[in-house]
Amino acid sequence: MSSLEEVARRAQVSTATVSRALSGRGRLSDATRARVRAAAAELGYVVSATASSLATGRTRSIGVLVPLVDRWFFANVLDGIASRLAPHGYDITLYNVTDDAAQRRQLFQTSLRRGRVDAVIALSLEFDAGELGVLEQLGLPLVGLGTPNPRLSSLRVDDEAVARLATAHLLELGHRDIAHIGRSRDGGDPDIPTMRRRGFEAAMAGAGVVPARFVATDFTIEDGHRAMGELLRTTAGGEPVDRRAPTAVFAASDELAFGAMFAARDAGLAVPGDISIVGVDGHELSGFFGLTTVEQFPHAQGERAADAALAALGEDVAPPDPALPFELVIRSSTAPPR
Amino acid sequence: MSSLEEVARRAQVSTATVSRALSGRGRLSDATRARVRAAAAELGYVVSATASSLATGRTRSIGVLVPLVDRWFFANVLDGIASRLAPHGYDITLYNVTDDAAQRRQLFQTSLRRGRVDAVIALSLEFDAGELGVLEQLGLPLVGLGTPNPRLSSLRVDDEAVARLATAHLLELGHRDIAHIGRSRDGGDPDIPTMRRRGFEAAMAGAGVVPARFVATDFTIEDGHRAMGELLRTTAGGEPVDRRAPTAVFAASDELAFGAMFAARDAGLAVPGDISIVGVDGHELSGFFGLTTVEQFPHAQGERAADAALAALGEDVAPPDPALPFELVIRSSTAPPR
DNA sequence: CTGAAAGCGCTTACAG
DNA sequence: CTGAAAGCGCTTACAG
Repeated sequence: MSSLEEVARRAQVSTATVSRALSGRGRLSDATRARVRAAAAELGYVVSATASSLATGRTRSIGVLVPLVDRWFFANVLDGIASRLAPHGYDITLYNVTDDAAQRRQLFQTSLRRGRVDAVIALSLEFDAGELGVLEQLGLPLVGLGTPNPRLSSLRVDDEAVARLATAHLLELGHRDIAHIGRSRDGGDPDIPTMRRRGFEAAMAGAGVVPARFVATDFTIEDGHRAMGELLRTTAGGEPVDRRAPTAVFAASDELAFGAMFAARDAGLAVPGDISIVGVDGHELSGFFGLTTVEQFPHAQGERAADAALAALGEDVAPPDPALPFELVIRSSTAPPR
Repeated sequence: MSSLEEVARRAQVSTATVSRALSGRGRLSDATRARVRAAAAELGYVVSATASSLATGRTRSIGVLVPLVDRWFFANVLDGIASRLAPHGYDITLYNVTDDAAQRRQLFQTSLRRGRVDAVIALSLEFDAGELGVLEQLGLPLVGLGTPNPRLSSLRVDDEAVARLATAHLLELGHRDIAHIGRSRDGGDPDIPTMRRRGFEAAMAGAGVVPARFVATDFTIEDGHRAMGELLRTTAGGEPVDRRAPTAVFAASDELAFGAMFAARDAGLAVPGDISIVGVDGHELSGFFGLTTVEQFPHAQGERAADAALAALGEDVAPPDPALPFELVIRSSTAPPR
C-alpha cells in the first residue's frame, strides 16, 4: 500500500495538499486537485483508516449490538442496516451480545471503549445499569431498535398495539378461548414480549373476556412447538386434567407460531379448523404456512436504524420517524371457531 | 476517555512503561506492573484501538465477507465465527457483498484496502480476477469457506460427495426418476451448486440411470416453490405436455426443499407418498418438516473458519482440518416409490 | 491556494 | 528494569 507521501511526491505537492485534494476539505485549485487525484489513482492509493481515524477522531464505522445473529428477525434487520450504511461509506463492526457474563463485561468494559466506532446501534437488547452507563459515557450517538430501556432513545413498534390488533382479529372471528404464547416480566422496563402480553390482555379485557392460558417461553420454533404442546396437553403427571384446549392462539412471533402449527399438526388438530393461530413478524415463511400475522418489516427497521445513526453523525440523511409501521396480514391460519 | 499519559502520571512512570505493563510485552518489575495496572483500573483506561493499530500495524479486527446475511445458512456461519473470535479479543468487520457492481468496486477498491482488518474470511463468494487480485495484494491471511476459486485456499465440504450421498439414498430406495433442483454453471471454477449437480449426475450415471430433469434456480424458499411447480407442471403454453412427474427430488439446499414441499402440498401430492424429497444443510426447520437432508453444520463451519484465521494470525489456535464434515439424516420425506 | 509543522495516542528500538 | 524519543500515516490550524 502506498502512502500519502508517495502521492505527494508524484504530484509534486505537500502531503497537506494531497490530504485536502482527496478529502475535498479546504480550498484548492482545480488543477492541483486534478493532478493529485490522478497521482493517487495511478498509485492506487487509499487513505489508511487507522491513521485517518487517529487524526480526525472519526472511524467511519458503526457498532451494531445484536443479541442473536442467527435468528431470522435479527439477520434481516442487520441486512437492512448494512444496505444503508454501505452507500455512505460506513463499515459495520458487529458485536454479538450473549448472556455470558464474562463476555458481556469484556464487550462493555473493553471492546466498546476502544474507540473503534462512531455510533452504536443496539437491537432489542436489555442492558443493566452498568452497561447503560458505559454506553452513555461513550459519548457517541446511540440508536436503540426495540430496546426497552427508556434512557435509550429507541425506534419502536407499538407492541401493545400490535398485540391488540392480533387479538382483536381473533375476537372478531368469534374466539373467546384465546391463549397466548410469549414471554412476560414483572420487574424492570417492559421489553417487547411483555408489551405484547399486555396488549393481549388489554384486548381481552376490552372485550370482557378473561384471557385463557399464557405459556412463557423462549423464541425459537422449537420453543413454540413445546409451548403449544403444553397448551394441548390434557394430562399432567399421568392424571387427566380438566381443561379445554383453546380455540385460538396468539403467538408472540412467527417462529413461535410455526412451532405451534407443527405441534397442532402433530396432535392431529387442523389449523384453522380446530385451532386458529396468529403470529407477529412477517417471516419469509409465513406466506407458505398460510400464517396470519402482524408484519413488522424488519429489513426496513434496519434501514431506519441506520438512517437514525447516520443522521446523528451529521450525514445528509433525514432522521426517521421513531414509530415503526406494522400491519395485520390475514391468511388461512385463522377462522371462526367451530 | 483517559489516555496513556494520564495513567503514566498517576503511576509515576513513563508512557513506555505503561504500554509495557498493559500489553505484557517487555520485561518489567512486578511492582511497577502492579502499580500501573492499578492506576489504569482506577482511571478506567482502555487502549485506543486506532492509536494502537497505527503504531503496531495490527487492528485486532477480522473482515467477514458475506453474500447474504439474511439467509439462514450464512447467519449461522456468522454466528459461529463471532462465537470464536470474541474470546480472542478480535472484532468482526462485516462486509455484505452484493451483486451491485458499484458497491463491489467500492468494497474492493476502497473499504478493504483501508487497512481496517488483519485477516479476511470470505463465505461462499465468487470473485472475479480483479477482486481476487485485490484480496491477494492485501497481504493478509485469507480464509475461504466454500469459495470456488482454487487460488483462494478454502475450507470446504466435499459437495460432490454430499450430492452423491443424497442421490444414493434415493437410488437405494428404488427411485429412478429423480429430478434435481439447484444451479449449475459451465464456465469458471465450479461453485458449490455446480459441484452438487455434478455429484448428482455422477451418482445417477453410476447407477446406470439417465438423470431426470434439472431445474435451475436461485436459493430461496420461494425459488424452491417455483422450481417444484415447474417440475410438476403438466402443461406448457396451455398445451398438455407428455411427461411424468419425477418420483423423487434432490434439492440443493433445505430452503429449496421446503419450497418444494410446499409446492407438492399445493399440488395435492403427498410427501413421501407421491414424491420423495431430499435437501442439504441441516436447517433448523428440517426436523419439523421431516426433511431428509445432508447436514453440514454451518455454525461449526463458522467456528472453523474463525480458527483458521486466528491460527494464521499467530494466535494460539490449532489450524483446523479444511475438509468439513457432513452427514445424511434420514427423516420422513423419503420413502420407496409407489 | 499551498506548505511546514504540530498533533492524534500509542509502541518499540535504543540507551543506560 | 525504565525512560526519552522517534515513528506509525494521516489532518488541520496557522502562516504566508
